[in-house]
Amino acid sequence: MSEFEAIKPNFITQIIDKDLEANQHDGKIVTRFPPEPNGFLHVGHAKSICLNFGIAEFYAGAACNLRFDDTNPEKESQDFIDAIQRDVEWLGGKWAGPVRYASAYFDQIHAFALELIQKGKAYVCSLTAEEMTATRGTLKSPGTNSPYRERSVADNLDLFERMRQGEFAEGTHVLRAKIDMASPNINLRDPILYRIRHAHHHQTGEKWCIYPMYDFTHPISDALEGITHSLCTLEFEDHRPLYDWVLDNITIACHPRQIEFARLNLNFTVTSKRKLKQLVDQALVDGWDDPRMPTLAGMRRRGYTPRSIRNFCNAIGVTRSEGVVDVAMLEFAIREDLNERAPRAMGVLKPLRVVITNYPEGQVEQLLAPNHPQRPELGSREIPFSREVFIDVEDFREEANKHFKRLILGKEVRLRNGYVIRCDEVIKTADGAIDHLLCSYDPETLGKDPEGRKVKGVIHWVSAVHAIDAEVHLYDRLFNHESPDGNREEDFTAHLNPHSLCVIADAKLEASLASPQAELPYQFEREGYFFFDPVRSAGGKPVFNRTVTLRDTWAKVEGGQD
RNA sequence: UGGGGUGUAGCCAAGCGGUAAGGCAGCGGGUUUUGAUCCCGCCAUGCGUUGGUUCGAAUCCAGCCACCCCAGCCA
Repeated sequence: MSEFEAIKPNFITQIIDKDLEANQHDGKIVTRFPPEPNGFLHVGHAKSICLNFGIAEFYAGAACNLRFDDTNPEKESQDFIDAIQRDVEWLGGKWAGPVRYASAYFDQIHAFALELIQKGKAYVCSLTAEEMTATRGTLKSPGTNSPYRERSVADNLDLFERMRQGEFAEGTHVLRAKIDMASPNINLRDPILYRIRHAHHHQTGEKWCIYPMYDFTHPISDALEGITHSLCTLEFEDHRPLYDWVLDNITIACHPRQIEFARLNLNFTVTSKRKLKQLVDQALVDGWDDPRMPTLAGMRRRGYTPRSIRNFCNAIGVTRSEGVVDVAMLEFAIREDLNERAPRAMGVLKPLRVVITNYPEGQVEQLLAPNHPQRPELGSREIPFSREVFIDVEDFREEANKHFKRLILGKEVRLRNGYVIRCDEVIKTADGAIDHLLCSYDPETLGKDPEGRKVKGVIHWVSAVHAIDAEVHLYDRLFNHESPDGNREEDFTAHLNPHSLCVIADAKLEASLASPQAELPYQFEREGYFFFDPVRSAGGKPVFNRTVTLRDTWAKVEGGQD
């Protein structure tokens, strides 16, 4: 069964449709998702994954490769490779054949470098990094030729071989393409193809001490894999002439077409691997998979479903115009999915004890509660009702106007899936704080409305003796600024939301949640969607992460009145 | 007088010369034992701007404006 929903047509699928019509690739379409294993994948990558793997699933006979673009060993690691692979799989990406590595092509890439040298199209340059910057020119003025530009083929071959043998220190020599130092496109001013790095590589070990640059590696890797459409983000647009130059100047049959699309920007969010890494490294969050992080691992732990993320990606579309997507769209996607699939349960976050004075002491009744109001096929469960229950502090007021549809002193409210109760008395502590409530219930109201009066309020509750203790983590947006990294003058961490995590240590949940099914999202009625966190729950009380609140129009109304 | 891009509602986005889809958000109403869900309605005489071509322009042409990307031995 296909994991991906039919991809919404976009300018790239239009190009593919045309190519297919013109029989450009024998009816075969091959894309690839090429992450560098130097961090975790985030929502921005989800857009690319949905695009590339979505195309592979949508077109008959199409395929998508997963390839690690691992040409910078010092910043990469096997841990990241494992995490990325897990996340792609979780999102539903099914790659064709084995996992690929650009590093597996190092021999061939090296051979192509030799070919360029032999053709006089690449040379070893021995300028220092500073000199190279100085001779590159500026955005508005041309660069100047390197004094090493006219080295003989024999010298270049010799020098490049000695680079490979490890004879030189890092930074002393590089291999450069000989293109045009006066090109208005800076990427064409004799770009570096290979640099020396005496570093251990997570895949190739000590085999190499020269590593190819992205601009040289990528087109070759694509071509070797028979990629037809190489999709990347807009910032690589200026690199396309170089991508084409490489393939036009080496002996290789395949020439994939690079197409650029706009990357995802989300408000109140940071989607830059570098910045996410900073949050992790400075311990401003609890690792790459902190539920507040926009990483796929964090979102998974928070309770986001793969399907909701895919729906979100489909909703935002794929274009060349860069905008900022409202995070409300992401929240809509997860609510939409969870509303449909999450079993309902009751959990009281801020418990207030209620004694039902006319209910017999010691008596327990099992009330039947449907697991989903719109889906009877999900069944029902028994929830115990007894003389003492907990309701939420927020659901009681000594006095309130008619807009407050909850429990008020002297008034009635329905306990969800149970009886109607009336608050008769408020018992307070010596310092005036509410300690508990004395209420009475109407035994005639189970499953039916009371006679002669209307009770419009419904609140959730749990039986005091049967409730289980749990820890609940309420998450709010990580940043309290719409565009946390929008100002170059200030550090984005200045906009971190100090209340992004609120730990509730003493929540009371209905007994059925004592052994929650891992991976199963729940809706705590009237509160939101919650996801059991096995990592944090280990050994102690169960911990539930709030994925997202329910849509709350009351909060808006009430907030507006203050 | 560097090069490359992008401008359709608060946000995302269809539109491909024939008279502005859809979604999110918002607003109004209905159903409801979740202030949820669901349902109904409203929300661009207007497509960055100014001209031009045309019977007809968001779509074609020209100028202008705004914003984004590029000077890593990162990807």
